Amino acid sequence: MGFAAVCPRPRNAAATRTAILEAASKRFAAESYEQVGMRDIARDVGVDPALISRYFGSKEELFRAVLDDCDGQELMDGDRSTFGERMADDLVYGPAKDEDLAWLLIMLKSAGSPKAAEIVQQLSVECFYQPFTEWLGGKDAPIRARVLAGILMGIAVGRDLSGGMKLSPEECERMKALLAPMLQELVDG
Amino acid sequence: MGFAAVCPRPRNAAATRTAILEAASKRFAAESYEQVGMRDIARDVGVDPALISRYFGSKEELFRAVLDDCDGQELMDGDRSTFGERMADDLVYGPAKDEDLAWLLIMLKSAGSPKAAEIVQQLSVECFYQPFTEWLGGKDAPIRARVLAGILMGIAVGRDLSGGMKLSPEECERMKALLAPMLQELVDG
DNA sequence: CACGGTTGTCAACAGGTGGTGACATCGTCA
DNA sequence: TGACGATGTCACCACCTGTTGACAACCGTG
Repeated sequence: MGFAAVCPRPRNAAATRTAILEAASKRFAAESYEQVGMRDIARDVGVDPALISRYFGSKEELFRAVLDDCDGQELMDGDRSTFGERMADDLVYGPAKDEDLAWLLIMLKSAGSPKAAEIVQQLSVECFYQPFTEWLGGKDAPIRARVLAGILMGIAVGRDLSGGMKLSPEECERMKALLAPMLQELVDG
Repeated sequence: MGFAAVCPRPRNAAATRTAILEAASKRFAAESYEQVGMRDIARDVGVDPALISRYFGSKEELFRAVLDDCDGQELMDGDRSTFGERMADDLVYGPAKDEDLAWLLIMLKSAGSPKAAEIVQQLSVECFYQPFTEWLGGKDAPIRARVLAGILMGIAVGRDLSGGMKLSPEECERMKALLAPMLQELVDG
């Protein structure tokens, strides 16, 4: 981002590749698949759009690479018994803390794009749902995983959309208090 | 939808207008704002794309008109005490029953589109959240409304996306059994 | 019938998209 | 140094999008 203006980017293919992946990940987590343009990502990295096509072949393959790259591991890091608390905090006080939710946000924002949705369908199970389900364990784990993922996505999107209905700090705490036990109960089974 | 091939559509401005609104509503509920093209809607109605621009001025204004047209009333129809059951059923066995969720789905699918999101932010409060909050009533109604709307959206999008993880009929019932009391509890407060 | 307004169609445009091949520039190794 | 592969840039293409103005068909009214 303006980096290219300072110095012409060291000729390092691997670094550039991961920089592209990182920028793309952020973009795809914030906007829908079609909304994100190659030119946007290229500008973020400080590189020519053509380079992205060269490295990844096409926008679809770039998207696939992004999804391949980030598993949902962040969700499962940390203490199980505080999952509800942590996630409720992320959801209420995001989007500053949205790195944890990258996978979910990307899935979410790309729901309305046939191409992207198909790719997500292909990858989400083995890269996200399956590990998450195993991590959950216990009775009806697959169902609880789906419900949990759904709730996290839904509250996140609700936060984006209801900008006209800002919550006071006190209400934020109330919302956290409402969400945390709900999520925790789903983890505990 | 092939209708134009059969007969050249009666010259009735009002009917055509509402037909366009209806088709647009369905499209916007199924795909994201950018993904839906004027030409798609026009084809659905059996009309020339130019006519839509003529009637509504622009795609943005069409979107606004769609949102103006459909309030979230369907959610609030029916017995309060069976809300959880009803919605859980809609969510698990959709998208056949998604008419009830039109507002939510449109909000959801357009989350990744700056233009559409702005419009949603403008309209969602007075057209959706406010009436829904009043209908809910009780303690922390605004928060419960947001959480409820979020969950409904999230589970709906989860269903779209996890196509690779189909649930058995029995699992569907389990999911319903998991969701229904959760939603009902949020309604009851 | 002829006129005028309404309803709809057609062709076209400007802008933006992802993708491609030719070219420039750097680092490295003989 | 000179040459070669790797890395990145540029101009450009075909395609698609929303939108517009000129045109055609229809209907009710005089």
